[in-house]
Amino acid sequence: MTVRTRFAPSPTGYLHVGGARTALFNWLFARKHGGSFILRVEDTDEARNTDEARQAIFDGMSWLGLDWDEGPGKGGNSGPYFQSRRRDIYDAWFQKLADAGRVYQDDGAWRFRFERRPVTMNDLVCGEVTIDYRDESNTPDMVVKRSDGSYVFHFVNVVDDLEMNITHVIRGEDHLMNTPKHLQLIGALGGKAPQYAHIPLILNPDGSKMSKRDAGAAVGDYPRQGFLPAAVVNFIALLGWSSKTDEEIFTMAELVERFALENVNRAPARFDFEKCKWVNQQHISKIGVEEFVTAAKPFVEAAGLPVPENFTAIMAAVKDKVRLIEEVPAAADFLLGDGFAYDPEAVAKARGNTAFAGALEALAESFEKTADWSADAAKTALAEVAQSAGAKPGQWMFPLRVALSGRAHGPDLGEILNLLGRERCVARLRRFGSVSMG
RNA sequence: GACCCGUUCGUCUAUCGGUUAGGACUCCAGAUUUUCAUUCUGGCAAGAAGGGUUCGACUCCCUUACGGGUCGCCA
Repeated sequence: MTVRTRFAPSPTGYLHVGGARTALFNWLFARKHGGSFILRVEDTDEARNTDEARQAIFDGMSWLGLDWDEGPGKGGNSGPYFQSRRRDIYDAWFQKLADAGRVYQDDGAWRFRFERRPVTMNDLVCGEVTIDYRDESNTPDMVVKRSDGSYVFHFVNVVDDLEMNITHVIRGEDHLMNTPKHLQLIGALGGKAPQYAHIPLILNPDGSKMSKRDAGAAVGDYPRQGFLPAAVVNFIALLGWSSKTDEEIFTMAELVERFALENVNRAPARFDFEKCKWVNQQHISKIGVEEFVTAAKPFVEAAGLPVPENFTAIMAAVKDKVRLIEEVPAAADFLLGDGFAYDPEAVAKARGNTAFAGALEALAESFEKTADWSADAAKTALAEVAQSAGAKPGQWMFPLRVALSGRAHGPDLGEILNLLGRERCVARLRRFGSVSMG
């Protein structure tokens, strides 16, 4: 039996991390077992569906790298993959229910008559769970077809899973109590039930249910902040799943290799944005400079900063300094061009070194006289000027950094010297004496 | 309210009856770097509570508390 999983979002809002993780687990499970991953759009609620939402789902999944084998834009033998276009299929299956005498009309809608008995499911994550359907007050017969003739979620969802030969349904725990209903429907329809795995929900840092507007909820926000897709995938995989080892940083391929439903937790996990950023930093440090340049360039251009000849070298210098790629412009602006701001605090601290502040012109001249410009040559020049001023070279490193970059933090001073070049270093030393702070 | 699931450092987690309860994020300290950061080392910090079962319980059972979910002609 070939594994077939699916992600079945309804296009009523942007793709959120909870949905993305559900998609991810289905994708990982399918890839791990050499099966197929299907994308099915559950757009039966016409009033709430929007084109933007549908596009957001496609974009979000594509960005995360969760490619589907069957579905919109991809085709397949079980289409169409939009429920809004499967009307005939549902009519046919509904007739089976009617023929079996399992539905009855109520206020114009059709209700499915449950068998009044305990229903047991064997969930791959939750284990054996039994719901007693003899308690009618807790499990009233459910509407499967509305009075306007349209079908409700439970019915189309079950029919599609049957029609599409889905073998494993991995979905949020909010569906756990729906599963006995689906099992009863499948029984009445004469179908073979897929295996179910209900994964815990993702909560906000304060433990409340994560919903729209909450920080980190929208997958569409991640690209804009400069997250790497693989990092986001890595982080959300860690929410409710563990490799059972001390390792935490995984590539997509490594996740596929290690993923197992047995290692999915039962308790809901809280979303920790700080750790998410840390995971991103780990992935940034692992990618090559070229990949980093490709990812960072749009952010630099959007910030209106120049892209000089030594752009790649500059990016290499700041690559391991940022957690999010959106931080690149602020981290590299002084290397990319001359229009950067000076940090008042750093400037004040640097000028506090009066020996250095008084030797700016001497330093500039010394730099100009250096035969071949290099970080080492510049440092030698710095040391000479410092010693002649009666200061220790080491004490001038920090103020020189501030004079050249305008801030206290940044790449290695040697790299700064090299990337800036003699001209700029000299100009910035002379400018530093009179630069206004802020 | 009824029903279902859950509960280990602040957060994500390991542990599947015998461990000084381990790792990671965050935070703090030290070391290294003639510079900031990185890095490295170390530190703070946990079994919800009460009963059982057992030679022995974080681990199994029960109760309570707390958290989440579900009870729609939403999905």
